[in-house]
Order: sequence, then C-alpha cells, then structure tokens
Amino acid sequence: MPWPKERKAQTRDRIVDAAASAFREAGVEQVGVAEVMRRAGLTHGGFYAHFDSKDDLLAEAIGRAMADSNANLDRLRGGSPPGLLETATAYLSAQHTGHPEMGCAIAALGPELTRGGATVRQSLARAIRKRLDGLIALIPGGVSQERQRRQASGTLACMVGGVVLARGMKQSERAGFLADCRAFLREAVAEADAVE
Amino acid sequence: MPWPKERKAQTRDRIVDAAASAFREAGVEQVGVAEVMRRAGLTHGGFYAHFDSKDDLLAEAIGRAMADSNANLDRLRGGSPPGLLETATAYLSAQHTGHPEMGCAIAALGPELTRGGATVRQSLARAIRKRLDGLIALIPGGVSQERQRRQASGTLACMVGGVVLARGMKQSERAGFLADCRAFLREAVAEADAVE
DNA sequence: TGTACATCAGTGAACGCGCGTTCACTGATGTAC
DNA sequence: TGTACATCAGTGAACGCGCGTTCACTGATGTAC
Repeated sequence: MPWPKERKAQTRDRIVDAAASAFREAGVEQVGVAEVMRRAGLTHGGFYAHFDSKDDLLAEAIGRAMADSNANLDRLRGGSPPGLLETATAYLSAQHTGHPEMGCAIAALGPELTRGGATVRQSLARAIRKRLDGLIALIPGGVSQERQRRQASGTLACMVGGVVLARGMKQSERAGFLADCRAFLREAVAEADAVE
Repeated sequence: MPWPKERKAQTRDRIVDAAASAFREAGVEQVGVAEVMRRAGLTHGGFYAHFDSKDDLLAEAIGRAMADSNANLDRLRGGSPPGLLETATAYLSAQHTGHPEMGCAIAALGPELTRGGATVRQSLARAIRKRLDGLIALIPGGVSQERQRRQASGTLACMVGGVVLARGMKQSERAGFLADCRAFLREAVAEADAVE
C-alpha cells in the first residue's frame, strides 16, 4: 500500500463536495463530470476510479447537499432556538434564496431529481424523509402525532415552495413574498398551537 | 399566398402544445427539438421556421403549460366553488401529482427554468405573478389586501412545495403527505378567516 | 542508510453519441391566365 | 374548365460541439532488502 490509506477517501470527499455545490448552483445537466473534477482540483479522467457513473455521484451528492444545507441553516438561524418556526424563518430568507449552491437540494433540484434514475430517486426520497422527520422532532411533545405530522408537512411544503417561487420571481418581488410566506406560517403554526 | 393563412399558426400551436407537455413530463434538457417536432407530427428541420431557438419555444411553452394546467385543475375541482381552499385541494391531489405533463409548470420545471435564459426567466416570473394574482382574486373582498396577499402567497407556496415533495417521495408516502398538506391549509386558511 | 521495486491515484487523449442549429431541396397549394 | 406558375411550410442530410465514459500511461509514494 504505497499511498496513505485515507488520501483516496479525502479526494472522493472533495469530489462529492464540489458536485453538491455545482449541481445546486447550475443544475445537474449543466454541470459535466469534467467541471466537477476541475472544481475539485483534478482532471476528468480520474473520475471513474471513484464513482461508477455521474448518477452514482449525484445520488451521493444529494445527501451531502442536505447535510451542508442544514449546517448553513443552523448558522442562519443564529441564536434563536431550534423550533419549527425558527427553522422555517431561516429557510425562507433572502440569504437562502440567493444562494442555492449552499441551500436545500430539494428546492434547487427537486423536480429534475424526480426524473432521475432509481438510485437518485431513492436518495431524494431519503433526503425528504429525513427533513420531514427533522421538522417533526422540533415540535413540542404535547402535540398529538397526527398534528405533528400535519404541521411539519404543511410547513415543509411552504418552505420548499416558497423558495422555489421566490427564486422564479422578479427580484423586486422576492423579499415581500418571502415575508408573506413567513407571516403565513407564523400565523398558521401559532394559531394551530392555540387551538390545541 | 398559396397556403391557407392560418395553417402555419396552427402548426406552431401544435408545436407549443407538444413542447408544453413533453417538457413537463421529462424535463427541458431531456427533450430535444427533434422529439418535440416528432410529437407534433413533424420533422425537426422545420422547427426554425417557427421559432428562433429552443429557449424561445420554452418561454412560450411555459405560458401554454400554465393555461393548460389551470384548465385541468378547474376540471379536477369539479363542482366545488372556485375558492382558495378548493383550488389548493385540487392542486394537492394524487391526480395532479401523478401527471406532471398536464400539471403546473412551476412544480414540474421551476428550478431549472430559474437557471434559464432571460426570456425564460421572464416568462416564469410572469406565470408566477399570474398564479398569485389568480389566487388573490379568489379570496373574499372583505379581507384586507395585506391579508389577501399573505394568504395567497403562503397557500401557493404550500401548493407548489407540496407537489414537488410528494413527487420526490416514496410512492407509499405520497397520499398521506398530500392529505396532511391539504389539512394544514384547511386549518391555516379557515382559522385565519375566523381571526379576521 | 540507500536503492530497486510494486502499487495505484491521477492524467490526458480518444471514443461514440445526441444535441441545437443550418441549409439546399421538395412538393402541396392558391392564383393568374 | 384547364394549365403553368410562384410561394413557402415542411423535409432530411449535414455541421460542430460538448457530453459521459474508456483506457493506456505516468509518476509519487511506502516497502523490501
């Protein structure tokens, strides 16, 4: 074993990171294997020593992007406690909307991943499941499981749709729309708690 | 003028229709000009007698897809009155989720359109604006404009995100998730009315 | 301690292939006589 | 009524080009002696 054992794993990691941000930034189809490798500081020929195919890389990059995005949202949330509303507020921010390459993979790539191969779709489904479970875990224990599920599902839908829509709008309408989405959720979630 | 005047316009229409459904079904990048023309019953060579570029067609297909989708949602809504909740309920249905090629262009193509050329982005922005205004118009007049905007924005975000997420999930989790989103909105919108 | 060697991560040229676009053409049509 | 003609929507072969993938190779490294 002439090379340090962990070196290949580190290179692989760099490739996944490069792919996770490049795909979110420009779309899966618009970013070639060569471009990903270039971003990782390598040449394209070595790619297949690490991955079976571009789809294989994509499936792995989805998970990486979600973890990455979660870390960024935690940072955005700043000091506020990790509740459902606080998370949604950070998600529905101008910062997140303006930086897809560091943001949620579902909002940046959802529809095109849905049309991908079986491995990619599985990875997406797992990412969504994880996000949803993460949100459910943020809801206080006193609430019934059914209500937890409903609140988390509706809130996540509003988060993802809000960012997708904001990114598609005229720049000038974005901030207002995001504020409307945040206010909508604040009311919906708070009132649902009151009813409880 | 040796040909019936309207014939070329009709052919162009057929191409736009074919593109609107093909793009929503398989994604813009996955559908070539040749495939669109084949679906319209033509050969690819004639394409540039009707459009300047694929992007030009795409920009037009977005508008067509939205009109088409609205007609389908009206049909889905069936007898129920055209209110905000009824529209959201039809949108967040298994039928819509299962048939992207007849559904909302924002949910099917949103993120990739955001990364498109200027004309495409403009067409998307216009489509979103129209959808939002359409939803606002469904809210009873007694509600303040600010509240109308907030309700329509939050509801649309939940609709789009709900369908994007449902399509990315395991088949077995879809129906429950869509029902949760519908229930969430029913509560959010109804309670907001009560508070009014 | 120094040298020859085996390993294998990474290189870079090459491959088919499908794409968007171009262009010379064809042939169905309405019009002029 | 019938024929020659001009028009132009639509045809199909061809063009570069960039992509995902393959493969013979290279050269930096740890090991054996």
